[in-house]
Amino acid sequence: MENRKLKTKRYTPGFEKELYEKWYGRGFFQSRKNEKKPFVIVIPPPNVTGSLHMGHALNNTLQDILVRFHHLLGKNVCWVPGTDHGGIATQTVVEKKLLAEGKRKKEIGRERFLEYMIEWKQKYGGRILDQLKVLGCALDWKRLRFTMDETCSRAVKEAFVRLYEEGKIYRGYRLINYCVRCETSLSDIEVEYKPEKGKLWYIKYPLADEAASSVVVATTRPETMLGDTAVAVNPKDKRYKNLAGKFLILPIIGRKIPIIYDERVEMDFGTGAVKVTPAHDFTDFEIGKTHNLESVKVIDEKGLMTNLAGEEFCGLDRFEARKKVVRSLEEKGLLEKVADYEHSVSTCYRCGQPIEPMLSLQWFLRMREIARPAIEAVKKGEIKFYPPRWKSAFVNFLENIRDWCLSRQIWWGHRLPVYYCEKCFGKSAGKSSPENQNGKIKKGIIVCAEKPSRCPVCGSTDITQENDVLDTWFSSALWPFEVFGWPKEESAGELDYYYPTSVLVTGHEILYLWVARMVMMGMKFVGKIPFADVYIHGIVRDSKGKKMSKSLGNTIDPLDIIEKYGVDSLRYAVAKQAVPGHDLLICDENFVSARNFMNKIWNATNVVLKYGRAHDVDIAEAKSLPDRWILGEFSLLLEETKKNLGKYDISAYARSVYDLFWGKFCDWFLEIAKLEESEFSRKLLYKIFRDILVVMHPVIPFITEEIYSTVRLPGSPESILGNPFPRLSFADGDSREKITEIFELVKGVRSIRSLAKLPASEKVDIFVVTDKNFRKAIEENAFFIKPLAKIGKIGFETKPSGVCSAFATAHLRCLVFIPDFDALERQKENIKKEISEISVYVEKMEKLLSNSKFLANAGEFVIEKKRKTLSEFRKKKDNLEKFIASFENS
RNA sequence: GGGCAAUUAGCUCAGUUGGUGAGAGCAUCGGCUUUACAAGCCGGGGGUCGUAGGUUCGAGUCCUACAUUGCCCA
Repeated sequence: MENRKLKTKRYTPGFEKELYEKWYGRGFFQSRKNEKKPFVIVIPPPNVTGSLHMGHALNNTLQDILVRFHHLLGKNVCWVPGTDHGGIATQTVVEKKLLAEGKRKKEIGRERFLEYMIEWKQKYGGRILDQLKVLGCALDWKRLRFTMDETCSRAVKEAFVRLYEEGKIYRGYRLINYCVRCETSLSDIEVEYKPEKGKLWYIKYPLADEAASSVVVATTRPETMLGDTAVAVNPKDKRYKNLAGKFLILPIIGRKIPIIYDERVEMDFGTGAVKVTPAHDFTDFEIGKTHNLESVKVIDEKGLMTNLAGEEFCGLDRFEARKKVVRSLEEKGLLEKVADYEHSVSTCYRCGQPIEPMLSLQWFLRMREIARPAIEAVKKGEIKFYPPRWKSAFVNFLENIRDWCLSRQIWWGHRLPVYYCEKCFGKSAGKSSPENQNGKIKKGIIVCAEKPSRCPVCGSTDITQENDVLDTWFSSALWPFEVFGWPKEESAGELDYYYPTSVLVTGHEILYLWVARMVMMGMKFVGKIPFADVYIHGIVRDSKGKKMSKSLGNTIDPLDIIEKYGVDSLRYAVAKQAVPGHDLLICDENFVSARNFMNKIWNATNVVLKYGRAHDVDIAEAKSLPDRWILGEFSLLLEETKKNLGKYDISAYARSVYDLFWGKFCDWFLEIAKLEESEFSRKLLYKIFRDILVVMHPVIPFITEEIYSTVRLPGSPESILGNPFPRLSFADGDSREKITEIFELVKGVRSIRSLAKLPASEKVDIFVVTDKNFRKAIEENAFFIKPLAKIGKIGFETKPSGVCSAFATAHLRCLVFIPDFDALERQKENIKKEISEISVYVEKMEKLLSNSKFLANAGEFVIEKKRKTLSEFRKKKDNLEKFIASFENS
């Protein structure tokens, strides 16, 4: 027996950091282009402001499982780490911090502010990366990227210039979504709709010619009436047929506005007559275009009323103005009624504040054409979704895609590579006028990667760069290829080798914001899809199914969990919950249960070590039933693991290793091993244990490595990661059937013992009636059957006298001699109950097998299987009946 | 308003192309200081598979409607 032991009696985490450093130091995570097939993942770059939350823990655990699994399979694995500059979110964080120090962004100026930002990023931007190391992520740190570093900036500029030169990017005066809190425009998919219990105000607009009569319009936003330039009704609406050509007087403002007819007006909204505010509503903007209406901007970028809203309201906050407008209308007797009204309000996905649709000069990317190849790729199945149901949503999004508002009025990000020649620009049009609506007027606009020294048209040096920065997602869209050096020519080799990547792992929240855009940009610039598979995992929720959020106070901090239970427990718990297509409901019990599993593995190690370590065994020599059985089970596990991880069913993988390790290896094989004396079996015990460690390694890398370092043989790979994924193909149905029956025998005896409340020390004798095959199997394996079931003698031929209870299986009948009459009675009842249950089933089965339609329609395999099951059930029933009969007779 | 998903034991979930006494873990109850493990071991109880129809020799699995919940889009 060996003296080798683990350092602690219990699973006691604390060894992780050292192991990570070892892996890193040995370069296990580093990938270089070679002849092998690569397996590539680019990390969804976390925001630099971020610190590890459960979502990250899940997302990165799943990726790490895949990465380590493919590493074991012998692929050239490359997992690229990085962080995202996270425009608005990051700027807000730093802005708040500065504000706490009494510094205002606008006062200190753009340059100084950016210095603060960079300083802040240097200081805290690496936090999340360190946390990924704690989590165990096998990332190739030499490839670390930041979306605003040199290579990424170059890619962003290149992409922007190319798109501009192709006419895909244009500047336009459009209605866009504007967040007055973040003080920037947003793209249409950065807007979230939230239901809100609001009001519907019914306002009278007097007719211009006949002040006594009026048209009543209903609105949820009375403050915008100050910018109305028409009232619209549906041409089919009979109620308003007689108003054609008439004008109304806009209350408060006194502007004369026309009544127009437009099919886009919903007749059943309010009174059927709606106010039209082209500058502050998307539908109204469209209607305004059709009818050549003026756009009157009454709310500015800070959410305050403009001078066009009238002196009385100018400078008021939009919600204050609402109150004042309503009061004013009331005073004038123009407010007909107010009703409760539930509607959805568009809000900013970053800060949750109501969005202000705003007429504004912005830069846009034409999407239709760019989306087309992406649609094709998905439809053809070149890109697969797991679970597949996301495919149709994805295609639907791309097919209805609208132009992308690229510019943001913030400072942190990639400043647009757009320059204005003040001289030329001045000639064409004023900056704030609605020039360039069709993207055709380019005078004075210079788009190039580096700032030009003089205007190529007039030679002026009076050149200024566009103030706006690009939407953060624009740079994220280039992520899968910019990390491999695009567009630099000398990187072509790497790009060719690593791109397309193998799989993208992410949650569905950013399917459109990010995934879709990567696909479009990848196809646009590299001409190939960026990844073959998109694995969409669930969202981490609390035990009641609520999304975790700081405001609800139901968050779980992964670092706390790591502290308390160890990082492997955290990883195992989330992996086990990661059922495809389901969100993850996580609570403390999940971690406790995972930790217990870690402890089980830890403790089992000591038993294995007790029986020594041995070099590989030749499985062809496996003779004993338990050996052949565990080989078969392990072989199945290997097959299942490959199958499950191949289809990103991480949960099934996690559960199957648990079942095998605990339910089969520990509960049976290890217990048998303790009683085993064959040298081959001892060697096999070690081999199977070591191989299971390898199979479990992807999900629980630290504990498996720690144990491996203790159990490994001299001359074997130093790290568990240096081992190949076990290869074994072993199937022996006969052993499986026999050992299953033997386990039934053990469990049957245990059950009767338990019912009879026998003390553990008291052995029972049993009498078994079975055929010679099973008898042989029982005799050969009595060395473990007896101790595991606390059996004294096993008789086969002469039935001993005495009181007995009994049970039966398909192949055997077993009498258990016990001193307790009550138990016997209980058992008799159980058996009678079981007989009647089986009878019902047997009858059903007999009926089925005599049903000609079944015999005609069902497959041969099914019929054969049924026949076999029926005969087994008949035998079992027969065995049980024989027992009852023998009991009644004795 | 349009679409998608889910609904199986108290909880979280498995359940292969329809093929049959309905599965696991956790929780619960009873027993056990069993020399790896009480973070454990052994045993037990617990389910008209959301509801109502339909297809089929056969439905947890397929179809239809409805209900509830969640999500996406508008």
